[in-house]
Amino acid sequence: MSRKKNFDPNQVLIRAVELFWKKGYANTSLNDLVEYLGINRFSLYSTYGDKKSLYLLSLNYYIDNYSVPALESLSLGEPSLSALEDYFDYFSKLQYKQTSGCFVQNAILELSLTDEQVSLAGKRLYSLILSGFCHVLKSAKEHHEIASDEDIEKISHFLLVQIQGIRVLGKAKQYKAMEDAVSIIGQYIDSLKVKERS
Amino acid sequence: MSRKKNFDPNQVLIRAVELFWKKGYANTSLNDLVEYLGINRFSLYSTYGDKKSLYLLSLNYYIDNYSVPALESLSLGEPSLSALEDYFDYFSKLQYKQTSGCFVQNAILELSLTDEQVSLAGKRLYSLILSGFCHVLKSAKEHHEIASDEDIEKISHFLLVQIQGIRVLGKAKQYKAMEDAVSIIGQYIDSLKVKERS
DNA sequence: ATTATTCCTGAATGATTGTTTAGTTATATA
DNA sequence: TATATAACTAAACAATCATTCAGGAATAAT
Repeated sequence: MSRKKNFDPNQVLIRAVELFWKKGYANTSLNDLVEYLGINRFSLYSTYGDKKSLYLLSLNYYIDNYSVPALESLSLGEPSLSALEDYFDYFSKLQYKQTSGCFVQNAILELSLTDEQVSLAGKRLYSLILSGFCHVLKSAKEHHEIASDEDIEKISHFLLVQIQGIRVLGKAKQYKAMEDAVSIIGQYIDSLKVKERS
Repeated sequence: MSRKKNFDPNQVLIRAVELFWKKGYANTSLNDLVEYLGINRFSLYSTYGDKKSLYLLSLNYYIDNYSVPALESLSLGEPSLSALEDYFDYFSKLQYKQTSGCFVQNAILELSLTDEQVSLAGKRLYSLILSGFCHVLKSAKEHHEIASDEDIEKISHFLLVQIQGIRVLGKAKQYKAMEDAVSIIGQYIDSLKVKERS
């Protein structure tokens, strides 16, 4: 019936994620986008809407395709506490490669005061992360790896702060501080384990 | 010899801090600045240089006049561990009022990848914070409040991550998560104390 | 009072911003 | 093959961007 697009909207959206992630919203111009995405301005508007729409699409794509997969090992099956330690080790190593930090964190700091949609995306990611943490801790409690009176929600909140702090220091290239922190977080997680009777 | 300025450059700089802190660099236009500072465009340029110069002046003014005073109780005299707990309590409460988060953290996430001066300002603040933490821990060690084999630098790095994480969640209005984290940080600090013999 | 210096005002600069329009090209169906 | 539909291209839009200019006003020293 009609002409086909000469580009894959999904592939181009990934490029938009990369650019907004690296440069932020205000500092990414439409010229930047047109150049980096490799499509025409009009195609951009007709496919994704205006700049803010494309940004929000990118942000949510990031959550679904970058953040969520990293949480999988926490969310599936009946993980033990070591899954948590692995997750933090994974994250601290990730900071060396992902020099742009966390897209969602960048977005919250830049726009959450003025854009409700950004604020909502942030809340969505935090819920997903907390679910992952809670799932591990619940599983650990059921297997008597941690004490039955531990406050799972509270610990998860604490761990969420760790993730956010690590990503900030990663972006600031404070790698030593970051790794020292991860080491102590590991100690903390260990300290949750019930002592075996000898 | 010449005409006097009819504004106080220091007072106006404080206004610039407020605006850049709240809106970020890219999203603050010169029109915004002229309006909010209450001085003419030309006066702005002749007094502070261009937009980026004013931003950097604002950022460093913030460090010296907002961050440093908050660290005083950690840096003076021979503080005990309770000074650390007070500091974190103070910070968690601050998030309800300072809805713009930490100006330096905002700056790092927005500009550290492209602006060396911003990166340096970040490093300067982190050094100041770490000095404060180390000073408290060293004092606590000398008073045998904590064990002599505790790694003071490592603990300070861990605490720096806490501050960064708290400020992110504060800006995201995740107050419950933030306060739960502060509670566990308090437990952690307590756990450093050497047990009294009974 | 005169002069030299600096500041203030308001307009204008050219460049860049996000967005849209008009005209052309390609494709799927009839 | 003809037609309807939608995507393509390139140019243009008004608005806003950061920065600067020219001319008048105020101040301190002579």
